[in-house]
Amino acid sequence: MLYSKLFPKALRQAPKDADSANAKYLIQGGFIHQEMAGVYSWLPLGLQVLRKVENIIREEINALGAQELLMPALQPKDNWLATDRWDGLDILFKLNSKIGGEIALGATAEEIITPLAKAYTGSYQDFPFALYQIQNKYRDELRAKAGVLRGREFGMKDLYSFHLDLGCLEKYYEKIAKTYLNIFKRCGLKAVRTRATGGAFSKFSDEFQVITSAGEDNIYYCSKCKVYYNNELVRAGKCPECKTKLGKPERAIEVGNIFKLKTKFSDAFNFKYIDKNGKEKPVLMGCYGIGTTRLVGTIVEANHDDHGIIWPNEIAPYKMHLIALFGKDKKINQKIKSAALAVVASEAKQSCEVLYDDREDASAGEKFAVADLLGIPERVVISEKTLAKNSIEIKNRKSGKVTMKKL
RNA sequence: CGGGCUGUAGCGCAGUUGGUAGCGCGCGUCGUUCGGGACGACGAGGCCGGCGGUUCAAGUCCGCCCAGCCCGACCA
Repeated sequence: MLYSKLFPKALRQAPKDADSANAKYLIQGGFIHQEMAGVYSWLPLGLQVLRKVENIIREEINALGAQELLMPALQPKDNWLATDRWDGLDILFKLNSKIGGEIALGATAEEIITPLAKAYTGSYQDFPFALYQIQNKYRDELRAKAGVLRGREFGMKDLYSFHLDLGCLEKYYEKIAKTYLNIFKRCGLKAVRTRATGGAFSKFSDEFQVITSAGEDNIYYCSKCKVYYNNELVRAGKCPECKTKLGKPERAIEVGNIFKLKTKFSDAFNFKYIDKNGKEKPVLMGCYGIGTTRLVGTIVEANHDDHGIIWPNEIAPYKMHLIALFGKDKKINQKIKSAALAVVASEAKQSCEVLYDDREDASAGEKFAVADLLGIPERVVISEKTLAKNSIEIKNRKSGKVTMKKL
């Protein structure tokens, strides 16, 4: 990709309203553009990052045998009435249709997937199975905040599993928990499994929290149980299970949450299977979410410095940020240009994605500042200086380490 | 949803006792620069968030509304 053609260019100044690191750098770098409170466009650079996150999730979830589908954001009111969430879920967006009636804008997808799964299954032989999608969700939050960390329209991977018995559900639940930790690790994050309230479904649910000062949740570690607990469970500074006195809380961002729904939704939609003996039994469900857009924001919160973003390798929009520094000697400039194009070509052969800052009118300082802001892991400079040594200069964004490499 | 703050050029901001709008960056042209956001000259760019009111006259005063940000509450 030629930087001269990239839409849009990085902003020189960060927007004033952006005070969280993710909003500041993602907007300034031209990754996202705010349209209204909690609603963002994902610009080409940002979409590259988002797609990488999504694809890591796809790889990991597909490996568990779940199948991807795509459900609508427009959802029938009746389904939400069936679960008492039409009036019960305060953040639900409700739309009026010109042909009459009301429609829910999907805040989540249990109301679609449960009747959908029911429509195509019946025998115990169909189970267990799992379906997921990566789709935008809509929640009418009273207060969107912190850039992409809490939006009203946001990306989410939502996975639903269907089981014959509790043991099978619990086994799958643990498999997902393990996979989640792996997903976050690949995203360059250290996430910790954290016990949280289970809502109406079970005693606990599990959250995946990334400890960072930008977090809006407080979590506590119980050194006796070796478990993190969400603030909402902790009463009077004591571990909710073993009652050990807990230390200071840590700020964390919730990037995933998994629930054993059990029969909460299958009951609402009368979703049953026929067992070996021809008897009807309720299907047990689990649901498992990862906020994809929030994950991108969290990665920025956890990986930046005063100059900009430091993308983890697997997430970076490009692997290499190539900078050509031109001087006034036209012959040398020509050499620099062809050397740069040769690097782009040879990297392409190894399917290494390069962002090439080919601008001839931008100063060295400007190009360096943009490179730091965009946070691509490897910065490569070709200039008169490096060509004199028949080399290129490679600087690691994270470590700052500079090395020379022969052309 | 309660409390606070803010809306003026693409971005960041100034605008005095009311007199019809300015700066920096960015953008365009030309020239000089060329390893950490270079410099000069000229130039383009405005529904001063919206509606209503007061006034000879409103970016400025008054009222209502809308939007954005922050704190809190909320977050199956």
